[in-house]
Amino acid sequence: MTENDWFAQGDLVAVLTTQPLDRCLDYAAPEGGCPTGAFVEVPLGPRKVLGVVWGPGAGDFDRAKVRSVDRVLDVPPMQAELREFLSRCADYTLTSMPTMLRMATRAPGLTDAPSMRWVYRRGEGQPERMTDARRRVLATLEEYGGLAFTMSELSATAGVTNSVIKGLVKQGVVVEEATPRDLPYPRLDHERAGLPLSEAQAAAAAALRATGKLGAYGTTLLKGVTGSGKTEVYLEAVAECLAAGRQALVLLPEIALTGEFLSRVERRFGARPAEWHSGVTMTERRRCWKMVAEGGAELVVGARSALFLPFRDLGLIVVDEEHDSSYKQEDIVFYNARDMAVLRASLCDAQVVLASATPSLESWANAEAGKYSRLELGARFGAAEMPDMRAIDLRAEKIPSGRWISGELQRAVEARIAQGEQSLLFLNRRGYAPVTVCRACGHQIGCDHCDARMVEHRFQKRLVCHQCGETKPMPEVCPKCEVEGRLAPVGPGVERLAEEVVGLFPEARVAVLSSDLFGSARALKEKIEEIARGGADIVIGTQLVAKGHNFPLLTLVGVIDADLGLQGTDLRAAERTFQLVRQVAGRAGRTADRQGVALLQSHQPDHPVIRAILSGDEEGFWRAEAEQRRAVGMPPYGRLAGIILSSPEVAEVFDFGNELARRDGPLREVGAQVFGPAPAPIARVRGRHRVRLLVKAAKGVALQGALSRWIAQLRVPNNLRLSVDIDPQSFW
DNA sequence: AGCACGCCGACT
DNA sequence: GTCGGCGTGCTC
Repeated sequence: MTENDWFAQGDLVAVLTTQPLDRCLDYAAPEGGCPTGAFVEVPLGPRKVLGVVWGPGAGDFDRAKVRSVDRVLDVPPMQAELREFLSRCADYTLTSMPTMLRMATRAPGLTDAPSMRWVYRRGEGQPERMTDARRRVLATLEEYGGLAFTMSELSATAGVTNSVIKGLVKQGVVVEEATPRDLPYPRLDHERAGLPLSEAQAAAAAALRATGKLGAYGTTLLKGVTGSGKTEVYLEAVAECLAAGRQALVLLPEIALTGEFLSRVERRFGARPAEWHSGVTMTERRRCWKMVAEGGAELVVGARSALFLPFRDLGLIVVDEEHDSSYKQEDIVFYNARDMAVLRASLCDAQVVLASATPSLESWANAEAGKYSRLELGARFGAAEMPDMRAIDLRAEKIPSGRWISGELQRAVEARIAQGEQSLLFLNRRGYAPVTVCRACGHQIGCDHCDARMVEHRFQKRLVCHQCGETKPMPEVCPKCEVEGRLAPVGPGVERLAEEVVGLFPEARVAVLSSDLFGSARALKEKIEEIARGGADIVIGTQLVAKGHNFPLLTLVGVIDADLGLQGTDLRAAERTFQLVRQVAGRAGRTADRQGVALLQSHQPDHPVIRAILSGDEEGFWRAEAEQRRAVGMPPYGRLAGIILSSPEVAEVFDFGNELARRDGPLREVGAQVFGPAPAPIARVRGRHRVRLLVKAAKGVALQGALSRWIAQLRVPNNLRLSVDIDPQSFW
């Protein structure tokens, strides 16, 4: 792909549109011409659609029918690097190019004319008659120097109505000006001093800074236990990147974490960076997209989709908590942002920092193989130790039915309360009880649209399907045998655990942290901050609490069911349990002067994963896990792809799946095997039946090509949906 | 994705 | 006859 060639008016150009066509269409370049990469609006049938000039036209279409590009949008052309990235990403994930382009243009109002807004600043002279309200307006304008205000900002700050300001404008005392709505983000001061670093941090920071100077591609796995100060270290890499005049991107796995991160950036660089995630307003998204393209945004903090922003000169991508499963998008488009970050960086000579306390096995293996360099932050910052970790053998404990807290854990919590310290009880299950069963007939209440069991949520007084979100009121009588009053909750959720906690520790202040109990990310963040200040004695939480929140008063973590993630046939069950429980345990004792304790309740304390967690022998765990995967040819030592079929008709999904499995010729050519079709564990979601096929191949085979040829053999029926999931995270 | 075209069953 | 169901195919 050549760098932005210019096309003169009337030249044939190939335009990639966001419409689901499987190729580019030829158009005539508009008046004034356009470069390769230009964002354009083109006529398509009766409509106008967004597109990008992808290169010279193919010329294989009746010249008389070729229409002309309507107009070139007022945004910088898409650079060759991003075009190449989209195309490589499409090939890798078997996603269509229009879908890739849609991901790269998910900014509202891109096609709108650059909009202006009115702002107000101090003009000349004094008003003819001075009033209190007028005085407040002028005082506000003067207080903030030459700063311009919008009407609503100014009226709110000065405490006056619009008419006061308009009156002053009429006299010229306040002036009204039009400015572009999308303003550059404030400059970040990379020369400001950061927080004092420990010796280990300083060494790691220096190493990262050195890689940033190279202006070349490279990936570093930055490994450090919770509390070791990874953020401060990679912010040094950001500083180096900004000093080199290039842009930086920090990906976070969860929106709830951005608030705290933004404040840290502000403390480090004196201003807040651009933000890109689903919680950002439409106006702000457009501003972010445009400023990233124009260079008016130096640093972007965002979710995985920020990877598709039109950076002008991207020099660094940080993937924080790189092991987090939310980097893997598994709907409509299937991609892993961690892997795509490495791909994009390799195309634009950028550095990647993968930061985690508990790296994914993939990243660990890449570091072992020498593809990634590795930096380790051993000790916790401020000398706080990893907690003392012990298992509580549930086989030896007699816990009454309907209760989940062992005597040992109860005594440990009591001791913390007595000392004015916090305890965290971790249970990765939302709601009150995962199952509601009829004691008369044994029926379990399920969802009408899915094959999932409905979870009782007692705060909402409803049953909720965790698959499709469907809710219904708790029935009085069994829907099957119609016997009244025999429906009973089975198993614990955090709400039920909270009930037990209140019973055991009636004097304690209890807080429950579960994503469904908060209406907004903001409410959740406030609760977290309140807890951090000591607003609770006992915190009960789902995996939400594992993700980077800081609770300084917390010295005890109790894992209610350490075995929970170990059941099932999932390849990554061990890896995920290891990561999650270690992350949660890392919440305890983050301060220098308190020794934290983590107690893991388990029915199988001798399980290799539980033992690895307790011993703290991470390297040993990774090595054993890697060996096991290598032996069975599983990732990262082999390749997998999932095919997900769904349809309202059960027979159709199975027939199609079986037909695919039968015609495995193109797969056998590359030595790949197909398994299935198998129904999903929850075989029906939102009224659609789902089955899955799994393709397994050796590392290094051209899997994508074989998959395309394989699928192309059959025509996908109308109401059947087929998705390909390369490198699936979960499979059955 | 839209939208037109066209081929069949149910009605005025 | 013709209204409207949605399967099929086209858009430069």
